[in-house]
Amino acid sequence: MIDRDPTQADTVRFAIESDIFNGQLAPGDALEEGRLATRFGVSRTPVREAITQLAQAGLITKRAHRRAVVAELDPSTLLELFEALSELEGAAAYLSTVRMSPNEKSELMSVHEQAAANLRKQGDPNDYADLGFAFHQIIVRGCHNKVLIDTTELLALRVLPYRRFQVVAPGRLQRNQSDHDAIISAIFAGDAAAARDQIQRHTLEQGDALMRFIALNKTSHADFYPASLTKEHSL
Amino acid sequence: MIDRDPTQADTVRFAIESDIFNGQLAPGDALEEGRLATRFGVSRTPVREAITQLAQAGLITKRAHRRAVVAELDPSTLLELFEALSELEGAAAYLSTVRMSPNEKSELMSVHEQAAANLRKQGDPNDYADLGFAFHQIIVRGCHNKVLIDTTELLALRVLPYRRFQVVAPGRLQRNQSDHDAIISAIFAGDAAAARDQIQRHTLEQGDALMRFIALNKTSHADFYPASLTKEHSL
DNA sequence: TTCATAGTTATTGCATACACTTTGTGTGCG
DNA sequence: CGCACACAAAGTGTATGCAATAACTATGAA
Repeated sequence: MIDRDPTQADTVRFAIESDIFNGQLAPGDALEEGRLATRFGVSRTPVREAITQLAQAGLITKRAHRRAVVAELDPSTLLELFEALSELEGAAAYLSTVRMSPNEKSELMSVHEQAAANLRKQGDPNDYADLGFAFHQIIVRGCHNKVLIDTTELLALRVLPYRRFQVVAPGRLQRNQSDHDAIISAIFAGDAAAARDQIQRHTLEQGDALMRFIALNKTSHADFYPASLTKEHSL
Repeated sequence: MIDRDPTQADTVRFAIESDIFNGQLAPGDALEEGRLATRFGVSRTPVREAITQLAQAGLITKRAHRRAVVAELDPSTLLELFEALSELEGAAAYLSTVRMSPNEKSELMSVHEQAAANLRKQGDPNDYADLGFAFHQIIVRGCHNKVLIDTTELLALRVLPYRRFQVVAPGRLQRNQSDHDAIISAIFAGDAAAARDQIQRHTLEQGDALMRFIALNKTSHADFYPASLTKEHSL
């Protein structure tokens, strides 16, 4: 679906995607075709196409004659998502251990060390989250299997609107970093099976932690997506 | 995307899907919106929507201003597809070994025995292929993780237009059946790790066999998709 | 008050129209 | 005879209009 001549539908789709990932559109928010059309200065047709694509990707929920809504993940679906994601990342890590180029490995190590430095200096947790995301991404892409990469990243995208909760959980960062330590050791030792097990367990625990956090703060996201962001900017 | 009130786009999408899986639309065939619209008695709008969805699912390739074509899988992509699929089916089998209900297990066994009977009696190979498909499907669905199931079945769907080649390969059926024997033994023994390894290796080999077969008969599918089917019925 | 309900408004699904891009064809030139 | 260019035909992307459906509002009953 990538093209050097992006159509208007593509433009709209990317814009909605970033809104979702930035949190300007929160899970449960309604996407109304007409308003989006006027907002982007196009007709409803390309907007509809963008929504159709996002719905197929699982980022948006859509039923006939009902307005489209940013996908809401109930706890059980979230659990399933992380379970599936852990298997996919595990498979990718297994393959990556063998297939990653020296450049990719050194880039992985670099990102990992940047994250360690951020942690030591008590840097911006958002930066640390970005580095963690990059860490996973490098491993996944290191498997050099486009189908597996795309499949994995699609699932990762679906939980992305919820991952913002993760950063603030206390003590998570150190735990995350030591998990990454174990993963990177396995990869550099060439122990593919260990790499698979480590990243799988790690991703499953990330999911668990996220779910616990959401369960504790089940105020329907209102605390994290203030009305000023969700309502005014969401059209 | 399932709905009790199917929209016209849904109807068209299902129709195109079956055409692809029946072989009436072969990989590489062009899908022209106008003709499809008149064929189904609707306007181009719902047809476009159906095509957009199928493109997002990977069954159709689409670039801006160029007509959509049924996805063609080059050998390397086919290999990647089977590699990813083998990991996903392996993960599902691992979970299914623990999670399948007694009913699901007995149904799995029933399908397996029907396949064995078909093989003994030299029954219709197409029936055998269907039973093999059901075998995999029962295992995948047995993991009770909707996300994982959907992800796995989507990849399985993408190779489906090519699986028809598989049946005719000589000696494949017996090999397939003994593979299934090993898989079902592991599942009934409760050995999840073995089930994962068995089905993963099995699926990888299926992919290899398919690729070898295609490589041997690389007459651009013409022998398998006669013009009478692809050209006349494809509009 | 809370809940249900009818009527109104708003929004979606689809059809149609049109501009722009691509594709197919033919004609002239080398 | 092959190739390039121009022209013609076809097809895609988008805008707009309309009917059908859902969402909203207000009104009345419990």
